[in-house]
Amino acid sequence: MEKIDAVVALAAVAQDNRLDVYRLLVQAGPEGMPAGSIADALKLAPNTLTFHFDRLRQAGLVSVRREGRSMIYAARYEAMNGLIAYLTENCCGGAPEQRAPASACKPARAKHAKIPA
Amino acid sequence: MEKIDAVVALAAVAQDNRLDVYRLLVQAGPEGMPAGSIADALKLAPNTLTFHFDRLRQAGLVSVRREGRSMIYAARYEAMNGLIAYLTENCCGGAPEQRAPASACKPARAKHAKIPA
DNA sequence: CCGACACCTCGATAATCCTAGAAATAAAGC
DNA sequence: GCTTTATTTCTAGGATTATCGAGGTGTCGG
Repeated sequence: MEKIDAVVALAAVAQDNRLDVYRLLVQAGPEGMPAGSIADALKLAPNTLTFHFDRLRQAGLVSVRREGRSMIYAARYEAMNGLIAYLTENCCGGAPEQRAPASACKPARAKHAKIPA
Repeated sequence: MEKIDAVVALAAVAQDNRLDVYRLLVQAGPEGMPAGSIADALKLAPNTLTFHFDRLRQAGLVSVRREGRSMIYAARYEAMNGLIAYLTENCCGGAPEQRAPASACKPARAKHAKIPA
């Protein structure tokens, strides 16, 4: 990962509402969540939410797909893994054998997942 | 770690110059580095650097001590560990057994000393 | 086709951020 | 005490950011 990518990704989650959005998406699992439900859950105006989605998407942290009238946003777990790998890599400097395992983040409750609505 | 602390820490490293400063300090080891050397290495004006130091310090990512005329800044490794723990904790949602080990970051090459095994 | 729904785009605004110049503070040496 | 060195504080500027209101695009059900 390039430094600029790391800065963009860090900036993307370095904001109250976006961190909330991202955490919600992570907990929602790989199938994602429609924009409306997120707006509802976090009490954010749809246009404001769009602004934040764009940032998260530009940082590669989330993906979007259309499903009927809804836009479904989902967390891209590998992006956060990459970011953490970058941080620990630089953090540990010259001691590569002490690096954290590269994939610390995996989709939670993937299969029969049912988050209590 | 509280959400607000995570946001502040993320915002602190989500900026080109500050990420450079932080990485330099991490590689400098626990003994830190005088502000002047950092300004020299990164070609930043001293007052600009002070601005960024304040941000990093406010986020708890670096510490500072006076040594003669110099101010020595040093990375606080446990802060980054805490941040990464927070991110992976939320990242892994309801699967705590999948979390990364809490201490991925340790001081690298402390002078000629060995990393405590 | 038409209205309802879900979401996005545009334009504007207040707040915050980064940088830089000038002056001030703190320590060391003569 | 005065000068030099190292860093901070003050002040101000332009750039970026987050939010909001108004209007637009795409989709579904009839």
